[in-house]
Amino acid sequence: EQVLFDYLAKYIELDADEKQAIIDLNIFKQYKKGDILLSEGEHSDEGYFVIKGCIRSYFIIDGEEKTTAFYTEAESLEPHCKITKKPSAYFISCVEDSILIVANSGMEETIFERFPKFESLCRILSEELLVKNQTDFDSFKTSSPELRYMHLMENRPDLLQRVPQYQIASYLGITAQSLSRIRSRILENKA
Amino acid sequence: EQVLFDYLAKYIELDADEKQAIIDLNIFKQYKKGDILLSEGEHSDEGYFVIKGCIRSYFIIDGEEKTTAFYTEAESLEPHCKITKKPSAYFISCVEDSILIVANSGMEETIFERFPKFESLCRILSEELLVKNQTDFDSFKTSSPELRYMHLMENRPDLLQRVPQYQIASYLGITAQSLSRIRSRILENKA
DNA sequence: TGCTTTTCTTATCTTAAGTGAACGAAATCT
DNA sequence: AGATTTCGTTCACTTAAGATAAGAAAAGCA
Repeated sequence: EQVLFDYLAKYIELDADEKQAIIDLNIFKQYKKGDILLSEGEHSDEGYFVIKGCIRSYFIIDGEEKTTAFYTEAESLEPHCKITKKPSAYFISCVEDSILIVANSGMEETIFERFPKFESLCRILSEELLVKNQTDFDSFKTSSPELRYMHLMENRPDLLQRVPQYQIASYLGITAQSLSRIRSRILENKA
Repeated sequence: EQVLFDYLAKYIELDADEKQAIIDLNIFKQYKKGDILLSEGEHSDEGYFVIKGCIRSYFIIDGEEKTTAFYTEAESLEPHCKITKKPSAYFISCVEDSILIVANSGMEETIFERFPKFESLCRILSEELLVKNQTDFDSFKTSSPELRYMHLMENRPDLLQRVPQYQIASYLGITAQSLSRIRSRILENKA
């Protein structure tokens, strides 16, 4: 799909040869809402890039789902177990029907060897992701649950439409009941 | 210093030539406790690697310091403004007298060009840092303040000795008073 | 369409965090 | 050493989040 190349075009220029190499390698896969891509305890060396749809990572702690991240169009998820080679501590599943690119480490190395500039690209992407993640973490730490929710309304309003609220709640580090109260509090204050 | 090469040795092998190139480039700098390395609003393209000591990043929000991260021996800090080229949103200062390596983007590029494997190293380091940061974030989100403090006692007990408690408190996303209560609660329950 | 499951809200009660203030202890300065 | 600033604890009070339970609303399924 074009989504991938549009995304990459922001960082590097690809010639037809390089594009073809990616197309030859990558597998576009379709999943249904609720499909589980990775379970706790599993090993995997697959990474995901979302072409269309939404996936999330979550823990199950004391029998409760704790959602920690959402990934939507043109975002990528490298499971920790792919980097650390240890069993996964969490689950990954589809929030919606989704089309993903699924790539494993072997494919990456092939690409890195043939086109070294991909490694450079990956370093830059990785650094940017790190900055984004740290910024999000900083903001989380320095905000109350209510502010975190308002921040989410401003920055990722689409998520509030696409994702069940109990998943948003744990993403904000609170219970579903608390989020419901926060929402009604905000509505009151508007009126 | 040896700290740097010991650290790098975990990832790649360096020959004498490469080590010399680093020594020629890098500047070991000494700072005093309380010295400010970067202020909010400033531009900077310097990154820091801690040889000895401890530095922290913090925001000032409504006149209050909010510490978001600590960096001790063999940890490195790439300020966001170095990546994004925007003015810094936060401060960086020394918690203790410290010896740091201070490197700017120009030095990195020189090294990357001469020794491509450094770029590969940086990609790997960056990915590992990303995993670590995400893991910490996940743990933060899914824990109560009290659990977060106990987690810190287990994982970075040195910080509790080296760093004032009011800085630890905001690092845990709570007030100094709350942390004080948590500490006395834990002491009670032990007895 | 009617039934079932999932999701969201509301209510009550308990617990803990935020706020503002005061005080003592510790560290720093000269 | 004495003065001063910084840091940690405690207290009283307010506010909001967690827990548990129950019910309404919405979504999915037969």
